[in-house]
Amino acid sequence: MAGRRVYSSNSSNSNISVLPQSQRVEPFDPLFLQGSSFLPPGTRSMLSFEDVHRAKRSFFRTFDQEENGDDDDLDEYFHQTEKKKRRLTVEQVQFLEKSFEVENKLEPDRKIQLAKDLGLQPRQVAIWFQNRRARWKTKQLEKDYDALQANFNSLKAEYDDLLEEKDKLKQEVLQLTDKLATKERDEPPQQPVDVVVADQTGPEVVCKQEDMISSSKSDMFDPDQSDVTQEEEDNLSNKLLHPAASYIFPKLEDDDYSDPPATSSCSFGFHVEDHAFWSSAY
DNA sequence: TTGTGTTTTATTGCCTCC
DNA sequence: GGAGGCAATAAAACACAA
Repeated sequence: MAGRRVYSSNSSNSNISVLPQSQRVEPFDPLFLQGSSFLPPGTRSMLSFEDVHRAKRSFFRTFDQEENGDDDDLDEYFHQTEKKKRRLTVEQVQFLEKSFEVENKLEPDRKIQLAKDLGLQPRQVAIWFQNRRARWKTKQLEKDYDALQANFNSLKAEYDDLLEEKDKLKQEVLQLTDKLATKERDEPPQQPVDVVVADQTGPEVVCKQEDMISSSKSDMFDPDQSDVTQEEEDNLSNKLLHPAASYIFPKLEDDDYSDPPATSSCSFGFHVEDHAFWSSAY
């Protein structure tokens, strides 16, 4: 991007305040009265029909109704004119900027007053405000975009942290499950032990371990009649002895989160709300 | 000096509102 | 139907590097 342009305060079209009213260039003078020559030296040698047409339309839109003069005079003007853009002076722009800060819309009275104060055509003032509003809108959009971007980045960071935490917890659960399984295998309980599961807010839930086992095992496990090997039996026992692990984290391995079995005879300390949370969270 | 990118001023066409 | 607003665009003015 090129550096920001600096207006020249002594530019040729500086016709406000700096000069007394009598010496100021009339708004249309630079446009239409460039000396007596038809086309000043160093300018375009030809004006297309479209140029004239456009300039004419512009001219009519420029003047307020009461400012419009004789059409023949206008034609004369336009046969002698050249379209030339005039930059506003620093003073004019500052004045307009201040006015814009006060109110970015332009009522007719204000437009006329500003035009008078600045030695511009009302139409020029209107155009300046229009363009200024467009610039303001663009800047505003950029600001909004930046704000949204920042918001997104923050949420993304938060999300990433949660993912990381989830992975850690997942690993922890797997380790604990493994440890428990090993322990159970090495030291099988002499007598059935009640497993007490409780959380901080709800009543404790007591599950007989035999219940936990029997519900899954009863219809398939008969030591006398079984033809499964010892190894298979151990694996089966490990799985069946700790249904909690697979219930609480149903399918963590494949990240396919589903509801825990609501109909289980043992809820493992989860309240109804917990189930609801579970369902909604995934 | 010239080519190029940016900014500003102005035009055009369409839309809305009164 | 005219005035005024806006989006898109043209074109002049300008800055700056090569």
